[in-house]
Amino acid sequence: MPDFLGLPLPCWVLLRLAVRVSMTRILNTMQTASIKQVLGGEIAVGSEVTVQGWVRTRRDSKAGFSFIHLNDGSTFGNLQLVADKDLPNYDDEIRHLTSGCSLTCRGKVVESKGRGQSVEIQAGTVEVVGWVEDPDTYPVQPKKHSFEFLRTVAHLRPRTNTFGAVTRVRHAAARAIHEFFDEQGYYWINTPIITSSDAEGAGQLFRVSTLDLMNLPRTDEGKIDFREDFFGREAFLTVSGQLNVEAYCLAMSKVYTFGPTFRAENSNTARHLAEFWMVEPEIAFADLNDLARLAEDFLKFVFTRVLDRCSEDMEFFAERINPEAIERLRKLIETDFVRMDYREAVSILADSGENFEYPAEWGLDLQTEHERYLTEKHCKAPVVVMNYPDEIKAFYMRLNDDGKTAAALDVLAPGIGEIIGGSQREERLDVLKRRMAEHGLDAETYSWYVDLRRYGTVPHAGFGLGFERLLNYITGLTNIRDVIPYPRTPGHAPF
RNA sequence: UCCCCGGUAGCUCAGCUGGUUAGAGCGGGUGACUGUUAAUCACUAGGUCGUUGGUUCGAAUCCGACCCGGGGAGCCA
Repeated sequence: MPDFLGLPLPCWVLLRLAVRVSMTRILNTMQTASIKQVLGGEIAVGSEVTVQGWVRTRRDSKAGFSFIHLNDGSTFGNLQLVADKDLPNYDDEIRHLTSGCSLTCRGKVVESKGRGQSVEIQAGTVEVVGWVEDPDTYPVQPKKHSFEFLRTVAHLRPRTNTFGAVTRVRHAAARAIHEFFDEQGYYWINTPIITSSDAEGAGQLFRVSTLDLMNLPRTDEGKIDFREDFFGREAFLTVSGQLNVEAYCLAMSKVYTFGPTFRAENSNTARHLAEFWMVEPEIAFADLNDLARLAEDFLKFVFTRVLDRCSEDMEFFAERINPEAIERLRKLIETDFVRMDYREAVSILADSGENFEYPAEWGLDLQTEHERYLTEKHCKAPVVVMNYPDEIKAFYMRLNDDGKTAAALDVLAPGIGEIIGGSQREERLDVLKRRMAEHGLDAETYSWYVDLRRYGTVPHAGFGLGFERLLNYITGLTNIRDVIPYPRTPGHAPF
């Protein structure tokens, strides 16, 4: 028996237990279920449930009932509600439901008398939560829409089959990425969005400033005085978390970043966004071969999980978007990646007898047509091209002993080309300093980065993967603007 | 940024060698019919033909400029 004078704690425990029990009972009587649960057979036939969602289609039968297909985003399929004409709001409301209306339906789970679904809901009550103001102009109609049009209604496109599926696959892929790294002992490092350094020494940056553009403070020489700015210096949105994550790598050993990245490049293509998400793992005590293995394991893990958890969505992509969508992922999972040196790749291309538009020769980067030949014709497998000419690679990539190549790699996938780019990092203080000088980088800005080579440096390596490009590969959608909720491109940032 | 293509009903498009009142399918409304499944059938409403100048008796149609969108290239993730 609890002693209410001396020991109040057991009383609290009992009270909280009692509350929890009663809450559970309330929830059980309400039985609000997701459509995924109902269609997945989690709700027993014969039991009462409440479902909520948005109408996809309505069909009436003069025999005295209407069929309503409802979707709540929880799964690809729609749940069929059967609404009888005896319902009090049948004539006034139910027969006027159109695509996009939101509703709450309480009813009984029954085995379907029709074909096409195993279970359906015999509606007991149908409460219209939100009408569509003007059904005539509601943009998301039950018909085929162009992706181009749907981009203009980005706030409504998640109500379509395609974008619902993209949303679930995007989530599943993100989750798989975190799982992969977590299971292997990596730490997720939240590198800064605002930065004062340009990670590549190239690329256009978005400026971050609170200065009054109409009245800029000036130095004596007439230049803009950034000492007056919010951070007391110039600041930008990050173009990569790599440099920052390297520091954590040289303490935590295995780390990764996964977050938004910004590029102000004026490139308007199906593969570029001004704001996109990037995955960047970094491993210590590792070389380029370790990195190649990581990239291969990583891709195979993520694809396996997505196929496993989003089978219905993937079947939809295979049916409507790209017939190869599932098969090419399966094939990639089963196939060993081919590794070859850049030098070897160039000679294969030179001897191929193919009539390439651009030449393949030492010192030039591989073109899309070259990448496709290597993966689709020559190797018929994903290819990791390694050790590129030093001149075409960034300052932080490790100079190989030959003095001519950098320890960089690209993972090329059949059907899309480059999907991952990475390198072993230059860990030698003197070499790094020399290369920074050659690239004209400000030693002071990067002094902290150089410090990492001064204090307990180790060989380390990492790669970058554009998350949306990965999603394009998974879904078969060819435009990067269709795999991110609100795409930002030059001249375009609505919503 | 460069090259190519496009902008006609809420959406997808036809019409474009200039010539009465600009069409179809889907979607919306009304009705018929059916345990229906992107149902079917009938009727019906709905358009400043991207904007703007020009050529012409006459422009959705031809020409110029501009705006917007798409594809490709470069760059990259």
